[in-house]
Amino acid sequence: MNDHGLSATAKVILGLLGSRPRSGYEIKAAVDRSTRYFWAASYGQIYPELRRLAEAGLIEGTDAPTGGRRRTVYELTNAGRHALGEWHREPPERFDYRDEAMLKLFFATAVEPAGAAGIARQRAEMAAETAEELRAVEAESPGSDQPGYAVLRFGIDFNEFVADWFERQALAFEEGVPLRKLPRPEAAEIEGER
Amino acid sequence: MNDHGLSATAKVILGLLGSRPRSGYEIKAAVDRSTRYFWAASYGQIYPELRRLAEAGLIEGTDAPTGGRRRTVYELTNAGRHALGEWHREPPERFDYRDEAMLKLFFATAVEPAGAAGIARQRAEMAAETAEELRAVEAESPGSDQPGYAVLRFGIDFNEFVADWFERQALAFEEGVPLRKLPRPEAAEIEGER
DNA sequence: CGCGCATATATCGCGCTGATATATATGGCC
DNA sequence: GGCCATATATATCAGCGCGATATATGCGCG
Repeated sequence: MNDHGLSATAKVILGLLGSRPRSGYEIKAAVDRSTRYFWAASYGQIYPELRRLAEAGLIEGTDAPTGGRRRTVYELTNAGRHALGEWHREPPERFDYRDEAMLKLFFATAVEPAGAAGIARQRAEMAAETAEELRAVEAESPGSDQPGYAVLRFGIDFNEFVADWFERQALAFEEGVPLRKLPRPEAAEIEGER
Repeated sequence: MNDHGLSATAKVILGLLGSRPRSGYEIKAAVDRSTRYFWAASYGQIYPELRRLAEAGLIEGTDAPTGGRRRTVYELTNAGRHALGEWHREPPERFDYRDEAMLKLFFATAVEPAGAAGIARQRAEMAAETAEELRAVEAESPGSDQPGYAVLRFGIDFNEFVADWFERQALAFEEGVPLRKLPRPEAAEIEGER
């Protein structure tokens, strides 16, 4: 395995410090403003990870108090910039997808067949709302084609895809698929996958 | 918060026991064969969770050894079937999405602008392969329209969408977006989101 | 002056993953 | 009969991640 030893949180920290020095608080704020939808991070991970990265020599912290409030600003060391470049060049991509609506749909036949359409429609509405929010964000941002903008565009396109897919699925359920006559879920478990 | 107190693992366990009694091992096998792509579970959660659910009275375990090997088969109690129904009727849906390729894309301008197209293309190929695998699974399964099959269909459609999106993005990067002239990532952080 | 909000750091419990360990059972092969 | 691979079955552990909470101070506003 190509183990560079970077945790998920470490990756987003190094990436953000790649453009400029930041405090832990600023990192969290930047994540919430930008990568949140596809790469989240919490204080509970950020602060311990900053300490670990500093100990490993990938970043360096400088005291930069604001009046009487203590504050540490971190920046990349040369080793850190190198590690960031290494990671960026590596091929294998982590990818996680977890969707509760899908799980409910999967169990619908055994639990409450009549509920399937409602579940699908609810999920469609949620996705449509998220797409709407992101479109509003896009409208007030300096539209361009750089990668930083592309990820916002993906959020919109993806949520529209999901909304459309579940809406069509809801219609299919409503238009009389004879659920009672179909095999129960265990028969539908995906076969193969040696 | 509508807290029914069910962990992610508890949901898939109750759902699977909804169709028939199973051992911990069988639950894990069923997950790997079916819900894995949108709702995973590991032994490290399944066995402790089975104990917790039994203690809470939602499931009941029966010793069912095979020869000299001990084995416990669990089934839903009435309370468990009720809890499953409750959960299934609840509206708020958990949804997580984490994509490392997207993170790399987001940092591409600051780290290695020339790599953006390659990252996008690699992700497109990965998604295309996954879609291919799922299509193979579909081909040998008893195609129908019940919810259990719908989730397999989603896997295919979703991965095709992703492959298409990243492929188009790769082309856009290649066809001369002047990356060096565009604002650096921090300027591209998504604004708004009070 | 007091209030609310932003800045800043820290901590805790719990859930979850992935790997590893330990057995026994089964079936095929020579 | 002996051997090996694979399947069945359960358990455990370190480390990462998440959400919530606690505790300050700084700053602007009325």
